[in-house]
Amino acid sequence: MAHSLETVLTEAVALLDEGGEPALTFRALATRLGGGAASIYWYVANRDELLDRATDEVMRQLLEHTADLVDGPDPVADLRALSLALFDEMRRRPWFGSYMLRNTGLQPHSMLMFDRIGQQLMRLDLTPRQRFHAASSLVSYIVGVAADLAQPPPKEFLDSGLEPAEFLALYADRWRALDPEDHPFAHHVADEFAGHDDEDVFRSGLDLLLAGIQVQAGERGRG
Amino acid sequence: MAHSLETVLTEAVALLDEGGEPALTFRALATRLGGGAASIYWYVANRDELLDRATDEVMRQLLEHTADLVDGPDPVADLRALSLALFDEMRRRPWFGSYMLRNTGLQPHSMLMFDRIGQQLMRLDLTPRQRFHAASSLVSYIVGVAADLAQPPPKEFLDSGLEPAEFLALYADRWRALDPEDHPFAHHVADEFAGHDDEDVFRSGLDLLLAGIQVQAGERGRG
DNA sequence: CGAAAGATAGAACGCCGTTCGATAGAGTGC
DNA sequence: GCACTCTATCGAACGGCGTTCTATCTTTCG
Repeated sequence: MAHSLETVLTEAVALLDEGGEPALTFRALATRLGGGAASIYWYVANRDELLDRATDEVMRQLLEHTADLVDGPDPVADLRALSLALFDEMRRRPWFGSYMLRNTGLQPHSMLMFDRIGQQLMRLDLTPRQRFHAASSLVSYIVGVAADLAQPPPKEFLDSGLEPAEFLALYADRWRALDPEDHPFAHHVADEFAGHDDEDVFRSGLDLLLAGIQVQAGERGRG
Repeated sequence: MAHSLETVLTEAVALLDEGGEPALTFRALATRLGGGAASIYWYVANRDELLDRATDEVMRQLLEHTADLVDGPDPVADLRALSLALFDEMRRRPWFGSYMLRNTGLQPHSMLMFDRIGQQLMRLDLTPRQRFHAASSLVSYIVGVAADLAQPPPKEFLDSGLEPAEFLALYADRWRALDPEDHPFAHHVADEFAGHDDEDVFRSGLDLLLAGIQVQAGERGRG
C-alpha cells in the first residue's frame, strides 16, 4: 500500500523498540505495513541498510531535540550535555547504541553528531590532532557503554520477577562467592557493584575523559 | 569422532579467525570436526554459549601470555600494558572485541581480566567507588574501541585493492567533500583522519582516562 | 553378558534474508 | 486512443541457518 521510506523507517524503529534487533525481520515489518516482505526491497537494498537508516532516523530526531544543548558558554559542559543526551537515548532504546556512530558513510546524522562533538572541541585550545583524538575517544567510550547497556538482562532475571535492584544484589553475591585469592577486586567492590547506578558510572568515566581533555587545553594555554 | 570441548573451541576460534562471526555456523564447524552438526550440542547448549566459550578460551590464552605484565612498580603503567595487550588481540582478531568482557557470568576469564585491571587500581589511593568506576570506564572505553575495530572494511575497499593508507586518504576526501557549514570539524581534522594510526588514537584516549585516574589518586593523597 | 551412560548423527522443522518474475496502475509522448 | 516506460507491489521459491527429535553406535562397569 502507499508507503514511503519514512513510514518504513518509522515502523522499523517501532519494531526495534518493542523487541530489539532480532525483532526487525522483513516479514514482521511487512505485516506491520500491511504488505509483502519483498516490497521493502524497493526502499532499502538489504537488512543492513535498513538497520543503518533506522538508526540514522533516530539520530536525526535526537539531533533535532538537542539542538539547544550546544553553544553554551562552556564547551566542556556542552560536551557533557551531548554525551548525556546520547546516554539517555541508549537507555530508552538499548538497540540504538549498538548501531549509532558507525558507518558514518551511510549515517549522515551520526556524522553530524560526531561533528557537533568536534565543534565543541574546536572551542578549546588544542591541536587538531588532539581534537581528533579527543572526539574519537569520547565516541569510543560512549559506544562502549552502549554495548554494556545493550546487553539484554539474563532470562533468569525476566523469569524471577525481581526488581532490578534486587537482581543487582544477587549478582553481587556471586562476586562475593568467587575465590578471594583469584578475585580480590571483585570482593573489594562487590558493595559498590550491588548499589551502583548506570548513569553515575557513565558520568564518572565521562568526567575522567573531560578532565583529561581540559588538562590538555590548560597546558597549551599555559605553555 | 573422538572430540572434546577443547577441540570444539579450538576449531570454533579458527573459524572465527578466518571469517569472523558469521563464519561460525554449526554446519561449518561440524564439517571441520568431521562429524554432524547436531553432535556439537553435546558440548554446548546453543550458539550463544559457543561464542561465549570461544571468546573465553581466547581470553584464557591472553591472560596466560600476559601474566608477567602485572606487578610492575607503577600500577598505571601496568594498566596501560594490560589495555594495549587487549588492543593487540582485538587487532589480530576483530571478532574478539565484540564478545569479550561481556557475560562475565559465562566468561570466567573475562572476569579474571576485569579483576586484574581492578587489582592495579587497588594499588592507587582511591575510594572503592572510584576504583569501581575507573575499572568500568576503562573496560567501556576498550570495548568501544573494539566495536570500531570490529567494523568490517567496506567492500569497496576489498574490491579496490588499495592499500589501507590509500583508502583512508580516500575516506578523508569524502569528509572534505561535505558541506563546510554543516561539518566544520570534519574539515578541520580531515588531514589528521587521513594519516591517523588506530593504535595512536587508542593510546591517546587511554592516556586521557589514566591521567584522570592519576589526578583522582593525587588529590586524595594530598587531601 | 547386559544395562546404563557417554557420544554421535540423519532427517526434519520453522524461520530467516533474499531473488525472481509477474502484475498492476500512473504518467507520457505520439 | 494507444503503446510504452516508470513506479510500486507481491507470491512463490531458494538456500542457509539454529535447533530438536529420535535412533543409533560405543564405552564403562557391575
